[in-house]
Amino acid sequence: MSLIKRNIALQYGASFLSLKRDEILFHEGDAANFFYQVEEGTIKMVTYSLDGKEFIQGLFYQGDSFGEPPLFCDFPYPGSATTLIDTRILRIPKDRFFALLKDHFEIHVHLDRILCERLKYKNMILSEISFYDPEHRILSLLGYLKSKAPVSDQPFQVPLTRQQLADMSGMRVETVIRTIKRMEDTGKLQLQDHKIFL
Amino acid sequence: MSLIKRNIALQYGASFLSLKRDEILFHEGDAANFFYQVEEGTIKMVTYSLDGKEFIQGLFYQGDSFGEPPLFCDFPYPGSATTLIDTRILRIPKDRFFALLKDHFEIHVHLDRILCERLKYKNMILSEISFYDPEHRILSLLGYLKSKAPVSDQPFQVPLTRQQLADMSGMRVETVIRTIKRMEDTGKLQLQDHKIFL
DNA sequence: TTATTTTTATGATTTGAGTCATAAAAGAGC
DNA sequence: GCTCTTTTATGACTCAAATCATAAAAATAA
Repeated sequence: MSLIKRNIALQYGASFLSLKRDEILFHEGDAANFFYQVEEGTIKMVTYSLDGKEFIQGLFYQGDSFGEPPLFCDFPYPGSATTLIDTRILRIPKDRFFALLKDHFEIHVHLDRILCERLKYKNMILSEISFYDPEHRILSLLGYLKSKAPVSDQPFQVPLTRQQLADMSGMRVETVIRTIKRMEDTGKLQLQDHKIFL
Repeated sequence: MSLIKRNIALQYGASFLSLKRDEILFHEGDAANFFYQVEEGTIKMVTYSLDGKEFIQGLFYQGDSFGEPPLFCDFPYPGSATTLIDTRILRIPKDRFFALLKDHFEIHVHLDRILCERLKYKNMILSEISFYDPEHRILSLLGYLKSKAPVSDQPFQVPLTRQQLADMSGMRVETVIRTIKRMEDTGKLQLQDHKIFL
């Protein structure tokens, strides 16, 4: 369920944006003027290294909000947001968003919960990257992705490419490919025409 | 300045804890029942790997709050908190803390700012670990530490051991020691009887 | 003070992920 | 359908940080 419901959002000046696949919503360094929430589609938040490598700081799906930190703090966007598929965004101007928080304590607390979940995810990735080998890292990342997906008795199909898994866990794509192959051999996951299931 | 001032904290049932050096405040896996703020001293939040290696998720000094995520979310402490020196802690019971937030919108927003700053720090460390070499990583970490310290025209003395720098940036202590030596040679920092200045 | 622990230091060696090259398979666009 | 691009795949090689060993220096405790 989303942080801010449609009817409440509209009371506070929400508007909608439709973006095509691979469109950029904002760049690293831009000033933040809106609260954003995914109506439909997928948003990728990334930072780039000096030589152009990509690190995926987060993926945001239907109902997820994103890009809040620069609304609260005195810094510009620390990463760029682009769409992975055609995406519809709900946005609320910054000052109206704060009015909304002031009027709705339960939404404000829900936002805190979202920020704290995100912190927990970061801590998990950081621990993984600094402690463990590629297999452990990938297992933890896939486990996290599965835990976020709706519960199902069907095997969970990982909706990410190996490049994206690499960019989320600080490894190279070749390492991810090789490790996933080995994990299939040892039964830690299943492959069906190159798609990953667990 | 601290998130919650003493007189307001006392209105909401705050109490104080005095801990000696190297005492444990809570363990990974414990349930969270209090909001915590450092009155005086230093708290180290760490996670451990299966084979006992330590990752420092954060250091908290006078006025800093810490350990909030499990108050908002449905999970236990993801790390352990110990004192680095003799430390006095202010704590507020969970339910009273939420009452305080409800009554004080400006404190609630300030807390969001703290959480967002922490997210930004995590994103920085993640980018550094996955993109850059030891020298770049150490420079970024030291720059961050300096930026948090009170402004001064004196050179900033890094208040951490090389082991701690290693545990915050995902490297081994030998790598940090060697890299810092090389950085002194190239003038990127100064050493005075093994203490780091910049 | 002395003893013990922690921190800093340095060399030798290992290792496993990164890099580079190349190609097959799958997917997207026309 | 066919073409072009992206994704997956694999082998050969490199190299920088981890590991291991050992010791000096500094900090802390007794």
